[in-house]
Amino acid sequence: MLDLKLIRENPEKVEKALEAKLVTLSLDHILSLDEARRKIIQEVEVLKAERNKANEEIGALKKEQKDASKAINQVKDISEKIKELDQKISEVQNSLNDLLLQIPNIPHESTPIGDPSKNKFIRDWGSPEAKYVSKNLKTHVELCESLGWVSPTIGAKLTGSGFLFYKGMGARLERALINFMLDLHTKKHGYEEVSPPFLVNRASMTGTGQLPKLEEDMYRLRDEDFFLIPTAEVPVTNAHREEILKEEDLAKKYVAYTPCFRREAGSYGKDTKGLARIHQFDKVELVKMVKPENSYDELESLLLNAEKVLQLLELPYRVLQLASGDLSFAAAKCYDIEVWAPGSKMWFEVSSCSNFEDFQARRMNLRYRSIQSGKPEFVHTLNGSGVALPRTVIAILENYQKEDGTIEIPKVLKPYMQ
RNA sequence: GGAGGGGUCGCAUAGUGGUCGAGUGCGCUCGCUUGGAAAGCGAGUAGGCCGCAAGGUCUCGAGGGUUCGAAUCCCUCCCUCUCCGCCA
Repeated sequence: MLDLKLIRENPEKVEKALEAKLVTLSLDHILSLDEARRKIIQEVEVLKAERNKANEEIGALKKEQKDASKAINQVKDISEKIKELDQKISEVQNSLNDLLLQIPNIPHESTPIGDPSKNKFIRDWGSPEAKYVSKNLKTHVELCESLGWVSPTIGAKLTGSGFLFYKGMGARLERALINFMLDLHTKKHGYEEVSPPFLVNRASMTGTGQLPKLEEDMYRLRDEDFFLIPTAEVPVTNAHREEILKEEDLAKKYVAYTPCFRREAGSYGKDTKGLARIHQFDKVELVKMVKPENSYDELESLLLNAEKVLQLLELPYRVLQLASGDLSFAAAKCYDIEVWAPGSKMWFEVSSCSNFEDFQARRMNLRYRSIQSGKPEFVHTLNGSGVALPRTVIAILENYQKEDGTIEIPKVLKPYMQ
């Protein structure tokens, strides 16, 4: 959620920033609602002050056992009017909130302006050559089939298309990757491991920004207003919703493994084969809550933490900074990490590392008490995959395939596969 | 799922229609005291909104209602505890 004060004071600036995010909307309605709200508040508060004073007098009269009926009658009218105005305020406030919740975050100044073609190359790592074969490289789809590690057919039978059934070494590899990543981030990078619910309520989904705009992308339960998490970002960031953290407890750094559930509505026909785009996948997620002045440094270190996973797996990757038009709803700045798959000859996004600044914190009223000012301030929240599993598996299969069609297990995973 | 008890200022509690945004204890902060500390004494110790400010206003789980007036009465929901049932 954007700061209403910012919108009030710099509407043109905000509109322009949103334009960069390829969102066109007018702030006029918001501004007029805001103005109306403040006007009514001022009006009603005068009346409330009057009423409070009158009530005090009535209380005093009653105590002295005197007749207060005259004063009571007088104050009745005021109360009536207050009720009316209060109702109006809550109507205006609700519309205002609804609108504010639908405005995306504004991009950081370093963000390239434009559509995804303007995404900026930051760096790459590793060699694009497969490690053990130089020709006739197979795609992960072919490899999955010949190896029998993953069965989309069984997944489809059990649930529907886009759900996978991992078998044998495939299932083993999944578990090994999860444990490897959790160990790396907890032991080497200083994150605290957490294990959240995979179902969350509407408030949580609103807090991180999935709702109200992206409801059709989420799986929702029929009998309760719960949603399957699309990412661990939702439960982990919301863990401190409505709290005032101590400054000395920042930065909070959490790592969580969860499955992620995405309807991928609107993406039919894209990457329908294999592991690239599925409705349920495993992911290890990094989440940080930090002081505003540190948040961009924390984003860089978060990115490095995620990159480290691919380096240790010896998988070639590149880092892009997303252009304004490619930024997600809540992000102010975002790096994507894409891993190279030499069989498919494609880059696959395995991590998005974002700084949301105070956008999510505002929505979930997540603050910290500043030692200097003694006042509560909004924290900055960040997250990034560290990393998403299925596409990492794609890269492992394609980079580590051997002539005989088997897969060499990356060194760093071997202890986890025994 | 059934029956009952609760949700008050960091924690523990008091408060059953008017001076209660709210007492007390603990904790914490500052000061006095001390060689230093403990004890003791004194002061302070939520957040939101409106306002240039002075100040005003709102919040006792959430939302609604009754009333001139609600922490206190009524309704709905959420959470929690105990017992019963079911169960990994």
